[in-house]
Parts: sequence; C-alpha cells; structure tokens
Amino acid sequence: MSSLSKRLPAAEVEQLQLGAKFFRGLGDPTRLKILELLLQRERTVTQLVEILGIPQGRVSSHLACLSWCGYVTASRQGRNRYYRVADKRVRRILALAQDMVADNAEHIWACTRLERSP
Amino acid sequence: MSSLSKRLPAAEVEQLQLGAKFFRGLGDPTRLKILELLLQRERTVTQLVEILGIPQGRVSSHLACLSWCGYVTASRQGRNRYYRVADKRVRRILALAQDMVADNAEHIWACTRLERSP
DNA sequence: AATTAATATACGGATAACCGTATTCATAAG
DNA sequence: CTTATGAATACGGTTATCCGTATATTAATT
Repeated sequence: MSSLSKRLPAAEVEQLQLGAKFFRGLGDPTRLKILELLLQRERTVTQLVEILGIPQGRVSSHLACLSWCGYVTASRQGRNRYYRVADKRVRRILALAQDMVADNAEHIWACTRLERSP
Repeated sequence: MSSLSKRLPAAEVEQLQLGAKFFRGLGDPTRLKILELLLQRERTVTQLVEILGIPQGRVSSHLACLSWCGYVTASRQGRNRYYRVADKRVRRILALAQDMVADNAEHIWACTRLERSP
C-alpha cells in the first residue's frame, strides 16, 4: 500500500500506481536493451537470447513484462514469435531519458536514497 | 549484477544500468505525485508533507532520490528548503508516459512478469 | 548558549523484483 | 503419433526498495 491512501483520493492513488508501474517496466537494464534492439528491427526470442546471452526463460519473462505495459507486441510466424516495439512514443521517451541521463550520470549512481557513498 | 555482463561490453552495460536506475527514480507513486506537485510550483518539505500525509523523513528521502537523479533541485531560504523541478524534460517525459498509460491501463495492472491473474 | 523549527539520515522489518534452473506448452517436421 | 524446436511459465533463493520510527543535523530565535 502506497501510504498515500490516507490523504489522496483513491482514484488518484490508483493513477499514480499505474504510472509508477509503467516506469518500473523501463527500470531494468535488460529490458532497456531489449527495447533498443527491437527499435532497430523486429526479432524473435531466440535472436534476442543469442545477442543478450541470458537464459531463454528470462528473456521471455522480460518480454512478457514489456508486453503487459504496452511497450511491445508480438506476432506468430511458424513456430517463431516476432516481437516489435508497439508505440512510437517509446522511442521518444527513451531518447528524452538518455538525454537527461547524459547530463546527470555522475549523480545518478548515488541515488540509493539511504546509504550514501562516504 | 545485471547478468548482461557476459556478452555485452562493460561500458554499455553500465549505460543501461544508469538508464534503468533513472527510470526506477520515476517508478514510485509517491515520487510521481511529488513531481506533479513541484511542476505546479516550488514547495518546501513541510508543505509536501501536509499534502501527502506521510512522515517527513519519508518525503525527504524521496526528494533525495529525485535530487540524485536530476529531477529536482533545492535552494535554502531561511530554515526552509524549497524544491523545484530541475529540468523541462521532466514534464515532457511524464506527459508522454501518462499518454501511453491512458492507452494501456487495463494491461499494465497485469504486469508482474510471473504470477498471472487466473 | 539553549531552544525550537525545518530538514536530513539511520536502522530493522516487510515486500517486490530479479535471477537461474527446471518444466510445460505449442507448432512443425519426420 | 512421435519427436524436436521455439517459446512461455513455475519455483525457490537473493537482493533491492519501501515503509515506519527514531535520531541527527542545520539554522533561526530567545
């Protein structure tokens, strides 16, 4: 429970949780890499496994996550499943973020909210 | 360890981890609400505490997180500390996301990668 | 200097999310 | 119908992240 429920309307809290979940979909390096690869061209799970070098099940799980959030879609073709980026806005969001990250790289590492470096 | 380290260049993995961390900064409903409030106008910690109805330490922690990632900055004024959004791009990212969320709301709830609803 | 107000940090517990391995499901080929 | 290939799901362990409460820091006020 987001602890916001006390003072904020339930409907608004729900919207915020939805948004947060959406961003958490992008909050994993493997998923970011997958999106990057799918922005180049559509690909099958096996192709992604080869490039990423991680277990097939893991890749499928990440793709499932990306799919629920509306970042990617898939289509069958024989026994292969081709994944592609679902929405033009994905590219824009990633570009904007990359832009901001470039300007703040050193700081971001420190963001653990509690433990600090020294 | 992101498990990508095997096949991808270390420098690229680092970039991806940075990007992921950046998005995780937005992956919390309280922090999204704080950003929304700070997009309206600058505010002190106490003001945010009043609106959000959560412990002051919690708010400060979230602000610290947002600050490390470059989303907000602060300035002293007497014994108050005024926080404001640091970058125009924040508004654009949030708007894009809200847009996409609106189109995918039902799906996003289901994104737990493993456990499914039925 | 001592006190108060505003803000920041620390700590321990609870939950979510990731990982690797193993298994199941689906489609096509023999 | 059986086997093999591609993909999805399940499970247990580990780490990250959030929360509440408590404490420390900073600056103004008396």
